[in-house]
Amino acid sequence: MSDNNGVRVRMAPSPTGSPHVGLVRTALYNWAFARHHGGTFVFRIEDTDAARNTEESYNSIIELMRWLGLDWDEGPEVGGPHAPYRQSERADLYADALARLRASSHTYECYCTTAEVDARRKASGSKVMGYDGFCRELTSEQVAAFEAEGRRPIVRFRMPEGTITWDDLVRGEISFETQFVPDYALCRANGEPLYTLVNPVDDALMEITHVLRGEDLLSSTPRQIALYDALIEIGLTDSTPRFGHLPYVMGEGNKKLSKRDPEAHALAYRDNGFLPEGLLNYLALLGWAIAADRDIFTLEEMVEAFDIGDVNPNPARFDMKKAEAINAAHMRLLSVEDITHRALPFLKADGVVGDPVHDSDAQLLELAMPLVAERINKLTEASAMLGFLFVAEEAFEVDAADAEKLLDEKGLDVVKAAHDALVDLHPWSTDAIQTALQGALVDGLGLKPRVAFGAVRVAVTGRRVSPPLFESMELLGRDRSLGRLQRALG
RNA sequence: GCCCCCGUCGUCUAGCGGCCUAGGACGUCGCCCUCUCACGGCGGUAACGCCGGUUCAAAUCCGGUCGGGGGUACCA
Repeated sequence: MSDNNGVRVRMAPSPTGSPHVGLVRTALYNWAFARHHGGTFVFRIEDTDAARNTEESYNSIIELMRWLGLDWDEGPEVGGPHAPYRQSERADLYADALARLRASSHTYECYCTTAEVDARRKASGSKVMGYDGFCRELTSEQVAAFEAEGRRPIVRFRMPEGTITWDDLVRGEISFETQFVPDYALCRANGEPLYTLVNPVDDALMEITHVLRGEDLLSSTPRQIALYDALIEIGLTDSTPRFGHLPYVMGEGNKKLSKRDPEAHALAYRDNGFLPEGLLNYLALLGWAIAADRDIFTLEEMVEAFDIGDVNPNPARFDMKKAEAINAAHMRLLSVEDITHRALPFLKADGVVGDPVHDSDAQLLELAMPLVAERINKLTEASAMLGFLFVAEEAFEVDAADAEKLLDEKGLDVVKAAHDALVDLHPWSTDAIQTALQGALVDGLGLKPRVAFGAVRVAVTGRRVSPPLFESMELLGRDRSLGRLQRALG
Protein backbone atom coordinates (compact mmCIF):
# COMPACT_ATOMS: atom_id res chain seq x y z
CA MET A 1 0.00 0.00 0.00
CA SER A 2 1.05 3.55 -0.54
CA ASP A 3 0.88 6.64 1.64
CA ASN A 4 -1.86 9.34 1.78
CA ASN A 5 -4.58 7.37 3.58
CA GLY A 6 -4.19 4.99 0.67
CA VAL A 7 -6.74 6.83 -1.47
CA ARG A 8 -5.94 6.06 -5.10
CA VAL A 9 -8.35 6.91 -7.87
CA ARG A 10 -7.95 6.88 -11.61
CA MET A 11 -9.47 8.05 -14.77
CA ALA A 12 -9.17 5.64 -17.64
CA PRO A 13 -10.37 6.99 -20.96
CA SER A 14 -10.33 5.15 -24.25
CA PRO A 15 -8.68 7.23 -26.93
CA THR A 16 -11.46 7.04 -29.49
CA GLY A 17 -12.71 10.19 -31.14
CA SER A 18 -12.58 13.66 -29.66
CA PRO A 19 -12.79 13.86 -25.86
CA HIS A 20 -16.27 14.36 -24.45
CA VAL A 21 -17.36 16.81 -21.73
CA GLY A 22 -18.65 13.81 -19.78
CA LEU A 23 -15.07 12.63 -19.58
CA VAL A 24 -14.06 16.00 -18.19
CA ARG A 25 -16.69 15.81 -15.47
CA THR A 26 -15.57 12.30 -14.53
CA ALA A 27 -11.94 13.38 -14.51
CA LEU A 28 -12.79 16.42 -12.40
CA TYR A 29 -14.64 14.42 -9.74
CA ASN A 30 -11.86 11.86 -9.55
CA TRP A 31 -9.24 14.57 -9.35
CA ALA A 32 -11.15 16.53 -6.70
CA PHE A 33 -11.72 13.37 -4.70
CA ALA A 34 -8.02 12.53 -4.77
CA ARG A 35 -6.92 16.04 -3.88
CA HIS A 36 -9.50 16.38 -1.13
CA HIS A 37 -8.21 13.23 0.53
CA GLY A 38 -4.58 13.93 -0.19
CA GLY A 39 -4.57 10.80 -2.30
CA THR A 40 -3.17 9.83 -5.67
CA PHE A 41 -4.74 10.58 -9.03
CA VAL A 42 -3.78 8.00 -11.63
CA PHE A 43 -4.26 8.56 -15.33
CA ARG A 44 -4.40 5.43 -17.46
CA ILE A 45 -5.11 4.98 -21.15
CA GLU A 46 -7.43 2.12 -22.05
CA ASP A 47 -6.40 1.43 -25.59
CA THR A 48 -7.03 -2.28 -25.83
CA ASP A 49 -9.23 -2.01 -28.88
CA ALA A 50 -6.61 -1.36 -31.55
CA ALA A 51 -9.27 -1.00 -34.21
CA ARG A 52 -10.86 2.02 -32.59
CA ASN A 53 -8.03 3.84 -30.89
CA THR A 54 -6.13 6.68 -32.48
CA GLU A 55 -2.98 8.53 -31.56
CA GLU A 56 -4.76 11.76 -32.42
CA SER A 57 -7.40 11.06 -29.81
CA TYR A 58 -4.73 10.19 -27.26
CA ASN A 59 -2.97 13.49 -27.90
CA SER A 60 -6.25 15.37 -27.60
CA ILE A 61 -6.91 13.89 -24.18
CA ILE A 62 -3.46 14.83 -22.91
CA GLU A 63 -3.87 18.31 -24.35
CA LEU A 64 -7.27 18.63 -22.74
CA MET A 65 -6.06 17.61 -19.30
CA ARG A 66 -3.17 20.05 -19.54
CA TRP A 67 -5.46 22.88 -20.58
CA LEU A 68 -7.85 22.13 -17.74
CA GLY A 69 -5.02 22.00 -15.24
CA LEU A 70 -6.08 18.61 -13.89
CA ASP A 71 -2.67 17.25 -13.04
CA TRP A 72 -2.05 13.56 -12.52
CA ASP A 73 0.39 11.91 -10.14
CA GLU A 74 0.93 8.78 -12.18
CA GLY A 75 0.31 8.21 -15.86
CA PRO A 76 1.48 9.00 -19.35
CA GLU A 77 4.38 11.46 -19.58
CA VAL A 78 4.93 11.53 -15.82
CA GLY A 79 5.41 7.80 -15.24
CA GLY A 80 5.01 6.16 -11.87
CA PRO A 81 5.55 2.92 -9.95
CA HIS A 82 3.00 1.01 -12.01
CA ALA A 83 4.22 2.03 -15.46
CA PRO A 84 3.47 1.68 -18.26
CA TYR A 85 0.11 3.43 -18.14
CA ARG A 86 -1.09 2.59 -21.61
CA GLN A 87 -2.80 -0.75 -21.76
CA SER A 88 -1.43 -1.44 -25.20
CA GLU A 89 1.97 -1.72 -23.49
CA ARG A 90 0.86 -4.04 -20.71
CA ALA A 91 0.08 -7.21 -22.65
CA ASP A 92 2.38 -9.40 -20.52
CA LEU A 93 0.57 -8.43 -17.34
CA TYR A 94 -2.79 -9.43 -18.75
CA ALA A 95 -1.47 -12.68 -20.17
CA ASP A 96 -0.07 -13.56 -16.78
CA ALA A 97 -3.28 -12.67 -14.93
CA LEU A 98 -5.32 -14.65 -17.42
CA ALA A 99 -3.06 -17.70 -17.09
CA ARG A 100 -3.45 -17.67 -13.33
CA LEU A 101 -7.20 -17.27 -13.60
CA ARG A 102 -7.38 -20.23 -15.97
CA ALA A 103 -5.18 -22.35 -13.75
CA SER A 104 -7.56 -21.74 -10.84
CA SER A 105 -10.56 -22.72 -13.01
CA HIS A 106 -12.32 -19.40 -12.67
CA THR A 107 -12.59 -19.47 -16.44
CA TYR A 108 -13.31 -21.86 -19.26
CA GLU A 109 -12.84 -22.03 -23.01
CA CYS A 110 -15.92 -21.33 -25.06
CA TYR A 111 -16.26 -22.42 -28.69
CA CYS A 112 -19.76 -21.10 -29.37
CA THR A 113 -20.58 -18.66 -32.12
CA THR A 114 -22.96 -15.79 -31.51
CA ALA A 115 -25.45 -17.35 -33.91
CA GLU A 116 -25.46 -20.60 -31.96
CA VAL A 117 -26.05 -18.82 -28.68
CA ASP A 118 -28.92 -16.82 -30.15
CA ALA A 119 -30.49 -19.93 -31.65
CA ARG A 120 -30.34 -21.78 -28.32
CA ARG A 121 -31.89 -18.88 -26.50
CA LYS A 122 -34.75 -18.71 -28.95
CA ALA A 123 -35.31 -22.43 -28.66
CA SER A 124 -35.29 -22.38 -24.86
CA GLY A 125 -37.43 -19.26 -24.54
CA SER A 126 -35.11 -17.90 -21.88
CA LYS A 127 -35.66 -14.32 -20.82
CA VAL A 128 -32.03 -13.79 -19.96
CA MET A 129 -29.96 -12.46 -22.81
CA GLY A 130 -26.27 -13.09 -23.14
CA TYR A 131 -24.33 -16.31 -22.88
CA ASP A 132 -26.06 -19.47 -21.63
CA GLY A 133 -23.08 -21.33 -20.19
CA PHE A 134 -23.12 -24.03 -22.85
CA CYS A 135 -19.36 -24.64 -22.72
CA ARG A 136 -19.03 -24.58 -18.96
CA GLU A 137 -18.48 -28.33 -18.58
CA LEU A 138 -17.16 -29.52 -21.92
CA THR A 139 -15.72 -33.05 -22.09
CA SER A 140 -12.34 -33.55 -23.66
CA GLU A 141 -14.07 -35.29 -26.59
CA GLN A 142 -16.22 -32.22 -27.24
CA VAL A 143 -13.21 -29.97 -27.05
CA ALA A 144 -11.34 -32.18 -29.47
CA ALA A 145 -14.28 -32.12 -31.86
CA PHE A 146 -14.47 -28.31 -31.80
CA GLU A 147 -10.72 -28.04 -32.30
CA ALA A 148 -10.96 -30.45 -35.20
CA GLU A 149 -13.51 -28.12 -36.78
CA GLY A 150 -10.89 -25.42 -36.63
CA ARG A 151 -12.69 -23.41 -33.96
CA ARG A 152 -10.62 -21.16 -31.73
CA PRO A 153 -11.99 -20.58 -28.22
CA ILE A 154 -12.47 -17.40 -26.28
CA VAL A 155 -12.01 -17.40 -22.53
CA ARG A 156 -15.07 -16.83 -20.38
CA PHE A 157 -15.31 -15.96 -16.74
CA ARG A 158 -17.36 -18.38 -14.68
CA MET A 159 -19.87 -16.29 -12.72
CA PRO A 160 -20.56 -17.64 -9.25
CA GLU A 161 -24.08 -18.24 -7.98
CA GLY A 162 -25.80 -15.96 -5.54
CA THR A 163 -26.20 -12.25 -4.99
CA ILE A 164 -23.59 -9.56 -5.51
CA THR A 165 -24.05 -6.45 -3.45
CA TRP A 166 -22.03 -3.30 -3.03
CA ASP A 167 -22.50 0.01 -1.31
CA ASP A 168 -22.28 2.50 -4.14
CA LEU A 169 -20.60 5.76 -3.15
CA VAL A 170 -23.28 7.83 -4.84
CA ARG A 171 -26.30 5.55 -4.92
CA GLY A 172 -26.18 3.45 -1.79
CA GLU A 173 -26.72 -0.29 -1.73
CA ILE A 174 -27.13 -2.02 -5.08
CA SER A 175 -27.43 -5.72 -5.68
CA PHE A 176 -27.69 -8.13 -8.58
CA GLU A 177 -28.67 -11.77 -8.73
CA THR A 178 -25.88 -13.44 -10.65
CA GLN A 179 -28.40 -15.58 -12.55
CA PHE A 180 -28.98 -12.39 -14.54
CA VAL A 181 -25.29 -11.80 -15.10
CA PRO A 182 -24.08 -14.26 -17.76
CA ASP A 183 -20.59 -15.64 -18.06
CA TYR A 184 -18.67 -13.06 -20.04
CA ALA A 185 -15.65 -12.95 -22.32
CA LEU A 186 -12.24 -12.01 -20.95
CA CYS A 187 -10.31 -12.23 -24.18
CA ARG A 188 -10.82 -12.73 -27.86
CA ALA A 189 -10.20 -15.94 -29.74
CA ASN A 190 -7.01 -14.38 -31.07
CA GLY A 191 -5.80 -13.93 -27.53
CA GLU A 192 -6.35 -10.17 -27.27
CA PRO A 193 -7.54 -9.26 -23.77
CA LEU A 194 -10.80 -7.35 -23.43
CA TYR A 195 -11.86 -4.44 -21.27
CA THR A 196 -13.65 -6.86 -18.94
CA LEU A 197 -10.27 -8.30 -17.98
CA VAL A 198 -7.83 -5.44 -18.27
CA ASN A 199 -9.88 -2.84 -16.43
CA PRO A 200 -10.17 -4.78 -13.14
CA VAL A 201 -6.68 -6.24 -13.49
CA ASP A 202 -5.15 -2.79 -13.89
CA ASP A 203 -7.23 -1.37 -11.07
CA ALA A 204 -5.97 -4.23 -8.92
CA LEU A 205 -2.35 -3.90 -9.99
CA MET A 206 -2.42 -0.13 -9.57
CA GLU A 207 -4.00 -0.49 -6.15
CA ILE A 208 -7.01 1.63 -6.99
CA THR A 209 -9.18 2.11 -3.91
CA HIS A 210 -12.14 4.04 -5.31
CA VAL A 211 -13.61 3.71 -8.78
CA LEU A 212 -15.65 6.76 -9.76
CA ARG A 213 -17.03 6.31 -13.26
CA GLY A 214 -20.03 6.85 -15.44
CA GLU A 215 -23.39 5.33 -14.78
CA ASP A 216 -23.10 3.41 -18.03
CA LEU A 217 -20.67 1.04 -16.33
CA LEU A 218 -23.00 0.33 -13.45
CA SER A 219 -24.40 -2.88 -14.86
CA SER A 220 -20.93 -4.29 -15.44
CA THR A 221 -19.99 -3.82 -11.80
CA PRO A 222 -21.28 -7.18 -10.52
CA ARG A 223 -19.08 -9.07 -12.94
CA GLN A 224 -16.11 -6.92 -11.98
CA ILE A 225 -16.69 -7.61 -8.33
CA ALA A 226 -16.88 -11.33 -9.08
CA LEU A 227 -13.62 -11.08 -11.02
CA TYR A 228 -12.06 -9.18 -8.14
CA ASP A 229 -12.95 -12.02 -5.82
CA ALA A 230 -11.09 -14.33 -8.15
CA LEU A 231 -8.12 -11.96 -8.35
CA ILE A 232 -7.93 -11.91 -4.57
CA GLU A 233 -8.09 -15.66 -4.53
CA ILE A 234 -5.16 -16.02 -6.90
CA GLY A 235 -3.24 -13.46 -4.89
CA LEU A 236 -3.08 -10.69 -7.46
CA THR A 237 -4.56 -8.18 -5.03
CA ASP A 238 -6.02 -8.19 -1.56
CA SER A 239 -9.11 -6.00 -1.71
CA THR A 240 -11.95 -4.80 -3.91
CA PRO A 241 -12.25 -1.06 -4.54
CA ARG A 242 -15.32 0.93 -3.61
CA PHE A 243 -17.46 1.95 -6.57
CA GLY A 244 -19.32 5.17 -7.22
CA HIS A 245 -21.39 5.64 -10.35
CA LEU A 246 -21.72 9.19 -11.58
CA PRO A 247 -24.84 10.40 -13.39
CA TYR A 248 -24.88 11.03 -17.10
CA VAL A 249 -24.32 14.36 -18.75
CA MET A 250 -27.20 14.61 -21.17
CA GLY A 251 -27.91 16.70 -24.21
CA GLU A 252 -31.16 17.99 -25.59
CA GLY A 253 -34.13 15.76 -24.95
CA ASN A 254 -33.51 12.70 -22.88
CA LYS A 255 -30.46 11.32 -24.51
CA LYS A 256 -26.90 11.16 -23.44
CA LEU A 257 -24.86 13.97 -24.91
CA SER A 258 -23.65 12.32 -28.10
CA LYS A 259 -20.47 12.93 -30.00
CA ARG A 260 -22.61 14.39 -32.74
CA ASP A 261 -23.68 17.25 -30.51
CA PRO A 262 -21.28 20.16 -30.88
CA GLU A 263 -21.43 20.89 -27.16
CA ALA A 264 -20.06 17.42 -26.45
CA HIS A 265 -16.53 18.21 -27.57
CA ALA A 266 -14.42 19.33 -24.66
CA LEU A 267 -11.61 21.00 -26.57
CA ALA A 268 -14.16 23.06 -28.49
CA TYR A 269 -14.77 25.05 -25.32
CA ARG A 270 -11.18 26.16 -25.30
CA ASP A 271 -11.41 27.12 -28.96
CA ASN A 272 -14.65 28.98 -28.31
CA GLY A 273 -13.07 31.18 -25.68
CA PHE A 274 -14.07 29.44 -22.48
CA LEU A 275 -11.81 29.62 -19.46
CA PRO A 276 -10.82 26.25 -18.02
CA GLU A 277 -12.00 27.38 -14.60
CA GLY A 278 -15.35 28.37 -16.12
CA LEU A 279 -15.92 25.05 -17.85
CA LEU A 280 -14.79 23.09 -14.80
CA ASN A 281 -17.00 25.10 -12.46
CA TYR A 282 -20.01 24.53 -14.67
CA LEU A 283 -19.33 20.82 -15.07
CA ALA A 284 -18.87 20.45 -11.32
CA LEU A 285 -22.40 21.79 -10.92
CA LEU A 286 -23.77 18.92 -12.96
CA GLY A 287 -24.31 16.61 -10.03
CA TRP A 288 -22.75 18.45 -7.16
CA ALA A 289 -23.29 21.69 -5.22
CA ILE A 290 -20.79 23.44 -3.01
CA ALA A 291 -23.54 25.13 -0.99
CA ALA A 292 -27.26 25.86 -1.14
CA ASP A 293 -26.80 29.44 -2.28
CA ARG A 294 -23.57 29.45 -4.25
CA ASP A 295 -22.59 28.55 -7.78
CA ILE A 296 -19.26 30.22 -8.38
CA PHE A 297 -16.14 28.72 -6.87
CA THR A 298 -12.50 28.00 -7.61
CA LEU A 299 -10.90 24.60 -7.99
CA GLU A 300 -9.22 25.02 -4.63
CA GLU A 301 -12.57 25.65 -2.99
CA MET A 302 -14.00 22.61 -4.70
CA VAL A 303 -11.16 20.41 -3.49
CA GLU A 304 -11.75 21.65 0.02
CA ALA A 305 -15.48 20.93 -0.06
CA PHE A 306 -15.83 17.94 -2.37
CA ASP A 307 -17.54 14.89 -0.90
CA ILE A 308 -18.46 12.02 -3.20
CA GLY A 309 -21.36 11.22 -0.91
CA ASP A 310 -22.94 14.55 -1.85
CA VAL A 311 -23.05 13.76 -5.54
CA ASN A 312 -26.56 13.72 -6.91
CA PRO A 313 -27.45 10.50 -8.79
CA ASN A 314 -29.80 12.21 -11.26
CA PRO A 315 -28.75 12.58 -14.86
CA ALA A 316 -28.07 16.23 -15.70
CA ARG A 317 -28.90 18.17 -18.84
CA PHE A 318 -26.09 20.28 -20.26
CA ASP A 319 -27.21 23.90 -20.54
CA MET A 320 -24.98 26.06 -22.71
CA LYS A 321 -26.57 29.28 -21.49
CA LYS A 322 -25.67 28.55 -17.92
CA ALA A 323 -22.23 27.27 -18.89
CA GLU A 324 -21.55 30.63 -20.53
CA ALA A 325 -22.91 32.53 -17.55
CA ILE A 326 -20.64 30.63 -15.18
CA ASN A 327 -17.74 31.29 -17.51
CA ALA A 328 -18.63 34.98 -17.59
CA ALA A 329 -18.52 35.09 -13.81
CA HIS A 330 -14.99 33.69 -13.89
CA MET A 331 -13.99 36.24 -16.53
CA ARG A 332 -14.94 38.95 -14.07
CA LEU A 333 -12.76 37.37 -11.42
CA LEU A 334 -9.69 37.76 -13.64
CA SER A 335 -7.40 40.79 -13.61
CA VAL A 336 -7.18 42.84 -16.79
CA GLU A 337 -3.61 41.66 -17.24
CA ASP A 338 -4.73 38.06 -17.03
CA ILE A 339 -7.56 38.52 -19.50
CA THR A 340 -5.21 40.29 -21.87
CA HIS A 341 -2.75 37.48 -21.66
CA ARG A 342 -5.37 34.83 -22.25
CA ALA A 343 -7.10 36.73 -25.06
CA LEU A 344 -3.85 37.29 -26.93
CA PRO A 345 -3.86 33.97 -28.82
CA PHE A 346 -7.37 34.73 -30.08
CA LEU A 347 -6.41 38.27 -31.10
CA LYS A 348 -3.46 36.89 -33.01
CA ALA A 349 -5.51 34.17 -34.66
CA ASP A 350 -8.08 36.73 -35.73
CA GLY A 351 -5.39 38.99 -37.13
CA VAL A 352 -6.24 41.83 -34.78
CA VAL A 353 -2.62 42.01 -33.70
CA GLY A 354 0.45 40.53 -35.34
CA ASP A 355 2.50 37.61 -34.12
CA PRO A 356 4.77 38.61 -32.57
CA VAL A 357 2.94 41.66 -31.31
CA HIS A 358 4.44 45.03 -32.26
CA ASP A 359 5.36 47.25 -29.34
CA SER A 360 2.88 49.91 -30.39
CA ASP A 361 0.08 47.34 -30.51
CA ALA A 362 1.05 45.97 -27.13
CA GLN A 363 0.84 49.45 -25.66
CA LEU A 364 -2.49 50.14 -27.27
CA LEU A 365 -3.79 46.80 -26.06
CA GLU A 366 -2.78 47.61 -22.52
CA LEU A 367 -4.80 50.81 -22.69
CA ALA A 368 -7.78 49.30 -24.48
CA MET A 369 -8.25 46.05 -22.60
CA PRO A 370 -9.62 47.70 -19.45
CA LEU A 371 -12.45 49.03 -21.61
CA VAL A 372 -13.53 45.63 -22.88
CA ALA A 373 -12.48 43.20 -20.16
CA GLU A 374 -15.71 43.54 -18.24
CA ARG A 375 -17.97 43.53 -21.27
CA ILE A 376 -17.01 40.20 -22.79
CA ASN A 377 -18.11 36.79 -21.56
CA LYS A 378 -15.74 34.69 -23.58
CA LEU A 379 -12.19 35.25 -24.78
CA THR A 380 -13.30 35.01 -28.40
CA GLU A 381 -15.39 38.15 -28.06
CA ALA A 382 -12.34 40.38 -27.62
CA SER A 383 -11.46 40.52 -31.31
CA ALA A 384 -14.74 42.02 -32.46
CA MET A 385 -14.64 44.56 -29.66
CA LEU A 386 -11.08 45.69 -30.31
CA GLY A 387 -10.62 45.25 -34.02
CA PHE A 388 -11.41 48.84 -34.97
CA LEU A 389 -8.50 50.13 -32.90
CA PHE A 390 -5.86 48.04 -34.62
CA VAL A 391 -7.06 47.91 -38.17
CA ALA A 392 -5.18 49.93 -40.80
CA GLU A 393 -7.24 52.86 -42.03
CA GLU A 394 -7.42 51.61 -45.58
CA ALA A 395 -8.81 48.30 -44.32
CA PHE A 396 -11.31 49.79 -41.88
CA GLU A 397 -14.86 48.78 -42.66
CA VAL A 398 -18.21 49.76 -41.28
CA ASP A 399 -20.73 47.00 -40.65
CA ALA A 400 -23.22 47.27 -43.47
CA ALA A 401 -26.31 46.47 -41.43
CA ASP A 402 -25.34 48.88 -38.65
CA ALA A 403 -24.56 51.60 -41.18
CA GLU A 404 -27.91 51.20 -42.84
CA LYS A 405 -29.65 51.54 -39.53
CA LEU A 406 -27.74 54.45 -38.05
CA LEU A 407 -25.99 56.25 -40.85
CA ASP A 408 -29.05 57.36 -42.73
CA GLU A 409 -29.53 60.97 -43.79
CA LYS A 410 -30.23 62.06 -40.26
CA GLY A 411 -27.34 60.06 -38.92
CA LEU A 412 -24.95 61.68 -41.36
CA ASP A 413 -26.09 65.11 -40.22
CA VAL A 414 -25.09 64.05 -36.74
CA VAL A 415 -21.72 62.82 -37.94
CA LYS A 416 -21.14 66.12 -39.74
CA ALA A 417 -21.96 68.06 -36.60
CA ALA A 418 -19.69 65.82 -34.58
CA HIS A 419 -16.84 66.37 -37.00
CA ASP A 420 -17.27 70.12 -36.85
CA ALA A 421 -17.31 70.05 -33.08
CA LEU A 422 -14.13 68.02 -32.85
CA VAL A 423 -11.99 69.34 -35.65
CA ASP A 424 -10.34 72.01 -33.52
CA LEU A 425 -10.60 70.27 -30.18
CA HIS A 426 -7.73 70.59 -27.72
CA PRO A 427 -6.70 68.58 -25.90
CA TRP A 428 -7.81 65.31 -27.51
CA SER A 429 -8.97 63.63 -24.33
CA THR A 430 -11.92 61.56 -23.27
CA ASP A 431 -13.35 64.37 -21.17
CA ALA A 432 -12.89 67.00 -23.83
CA ILE A 433 -14.41 64.79 -26.51
CA GLN A 434 -17.39 64.03 -24.35
CA THR A 435 -17.94 67.68 -23.47
CA ALA A 436 -17.68 68.76 -27.10
CA LEU A 437 -20.04 66.11 -28.44
CA GLN A 438 -22.48 66.55 -25.60
CA GLY A 439 -22.60 70.26 -26.30
CA ALA A 440 -22.91 70.01 -30.06
CA LEU A 441 -25.24 67.07 -30.40
CA VAL A 442 -27.32 66.77 -27.27
CA ASP A 443 -27.52 70.36 -26.16
CA GLY A 444 -27.06 71.91 -29.60
CA LEU A 445 -29.18 69.68 -31.83
CA GLY A 446 -31.46 68.52 -29.05
CA LEU A 447 -30.80 64.86 -29.78
CA LYS A 448 -31.22 62.01 -27.37
CA PRO A 449 -27.82 60.71 -26.30
CA ARG A 450 -28.36 57.25 -27.74
CA VAL A 451 -29.29 58.69 -31.12
CA ALA A 452 -26.47 61.20 -31.16
CA PHE A 453 -23.71 58.90 -30.04
CA GLY A 454 -25.06 55.90 -31.95
CA ALA A 455 -24.32 57.44 -35.32
CA VAL A 456 -20.87 58.62 -34.24
CA ARG A 457 -20.14 55.22 -32.77
CA VAL A 458 -20.86 53.39 -36.01
CA ALA A 459 -18.83 55.87 -38.05
CA VAL A 460 -15.82 55.62 -35.76
CA THR A 461 -15.81 52.00 -34.56
CA GLY A 462 -17.69 50.46 -37.44
CA ARG A 463 -20.23 48.79 -35.18
CA ARG A 464 -23.25 49.55 -33.07
CA VAL A 465 -21.66 47.61 -30.23
CA SER A 466 -18.29 48.87 -29.08
CA PRO A 467 -16.29 49.91 -26.07
CA PRO A 468 -17.26 53.29 -24.57
CA LEU A 469 -17.18 55.85 -27.37
CA PHE A 470 -15.20 58.75 -25.93
CA GLU A 471 -12.46 56.56 -24.52
CA SER A 472 -12.31 54.73 -27.82
CA MET A 473 -11.87 57.96 -29.73
CA GLU A 474 -9.11 59.10 -27.44
CA LEU A 475 -7.25 55.84 -28.03
CA LEU A 476 -7.90 56.00 -31.75
CA GLY A 477 -6.41 59.46 -31.89
CA ARG A 478 -7.47 62.67 -33.50
CA ASP A 479 -6.46 61.98 -37.06
CA ARG A 480 -7.97 58.56 -37.34
CA SER A 481 -11.17 59.57 -35.55
CA LEU A 482 -11.73 62.62 -37.70
CA GLY A 483 -10.75 60.68 -40.78
CA ARG A 484 -13.40 58.08 -40.11
CA LEU A 485 -16.07 60.71 -39.51
CA GLN A 486 -15.05 62.34 -42.75
CA ARG A 487 -15.11 59.05 -44.56
CA ALA A 488 -18.64 58.27 -43.32
CA LEU A 489 -19.78 61.51 -44.87
CA GLY A 490 -18.50 60.28 -48.22
C1' G B 1 -38.76 -9.14 -22.95
C1' C B 2 -35.38 -9.49 -18.64
C1' C B 3 -31.99 -6.93 -15.07
C1' C B 4 -30.37 -2.33 -12.93
C1' C B 5 -30.44 3.00 -12.11
C1' C B 6 -33.16 7.67 -11.80
C1' G B 7 -37.74 11.03 -10.65
C1' U B 8 -37.94 18.96 -6.57
C1' C B 9 -39.24 25.35 -10.91
C1' G B 10 -38.06 25.21 -18.50
C1' U B 11 -32.65 23.75 -16.89
C1' C B 12 -28.75 22.78 -12.83
C1' U B 13 -29.62 22.19 -7.86
C1' A B 14 -30.57 23.02 -1.85
C1' G B 15 -33.51 19.80 1.09
C1' C B 16 -31.10 13.95 4.40
C1' G B 17 -39.32 13.95 9.41
C1' G B 18 -41.09 19.55 12.01
C1' C B 19 -36.57 25.58 10.35
C1' C B 20 -40.65 24.51 3.56
C1' U B 21 -46.82 29.36 2.78
C1' A B 22 -39.89 24.62 -0.67
C1' G B 23 -34.12 28.31 -0.88
C1' G B 24 -30.19 29.63 -4.72
C1' A B 25 -28.38 29.86 -9.83
C1' C B 26 -29.20 30.00 -15.27
C1' G B 27 -33.24 31.24 -18.44
C1' U B 28 -37.44 34.25 -19.03
C1' C B 29 -40.60 38.82 -18.08
C1' G B 30 -40.89 43.93 -16.03
C1' C B 31 -38.33 48.13 -13.91
C1' C B 32 -33.78 50.98 -12.59
C1' C B 33 -28.70 52.41 -14.06
C1' U B 34 -26.85 53.94 -18.97
C1' C B 35 -23.32 57.00 -25.10
C1' U B 36 -24.06 51.09 -27.53
C1' C B 37 -22.96 46.42 -25.46
C1' A B 38 -21.72 44.05 -21.08
C1' C B 39 -21.85 44.71 -15.90
C1' G B 40 -24.67 45.99 -11.65
C1' G B 41 -29.40 46.74 -8.72
C1' C B 42 -34.77 45.71 -7.73
C1' G B 43 -39.09 42.86 -8.59
C1' G B 44 -42.13 38.95 -10.99
C1' U B 45 -42.62 33.91 -13.14
C1' A B 46 -42.17 28.82 -12.18
C1' A B 47 -41.32 22.57 -9.08
C1' C B 48 -41.84 18.20 -4.71
C1' G B 49 -44.94 12.69 -11.34
C1' C B 50 -49.20 9.82 -9.31
C1' C B 51 -51.62 6.51 -5.53
C1' G B 52 -51.43 4.23 -1.01
C1' G B 53 -49.02 3.45 3.76
C1' U B 54 -45.85 4.67 8.43
C1' U B 55 -46.05 9.08 11.75
C1' C B 56 -48.78 13.90 16.08
C1' A B 57 -46.05 15.61 11.53
C1' A B 58 -43.46 13.55 4.77
C1' A B 59 -40.51 16.87 -0.65
C1' U B 60 -37.91 13.96 3.03
C1' C B 61 -39.20 6.89 5.33
C1' C B 62 -41.84 2.28 2.98
C1' G B 63 -44.78 -0.08 -1.01
C1' G B 64 -46.98 0.27 -5.64
C1' U B 65 -47.68 2.76 -10.14
C1' C B 66 -46.38 5.78 -14.17
C1' G B 67 -42.48 8.04 -16.75
C1' G B 68 -37.24 8.49 -18.29
C1' G B 69 -32.43 6.24 -18.87
C1' G B 70 -28.77 2.31 -19.10
C1' G B 71 -27.31 -2.80 -19.74
C1' U B 72 -28.32 -7.30 -22.07
C1' A B 73 -21.03 -7.87 -27.43
C1' C B 74 -15.09 -11.87 -29.13
C1' C B 75 -17.12 -2.32 -27.53
C1' A B 76 -15.53 0.50 -23.59
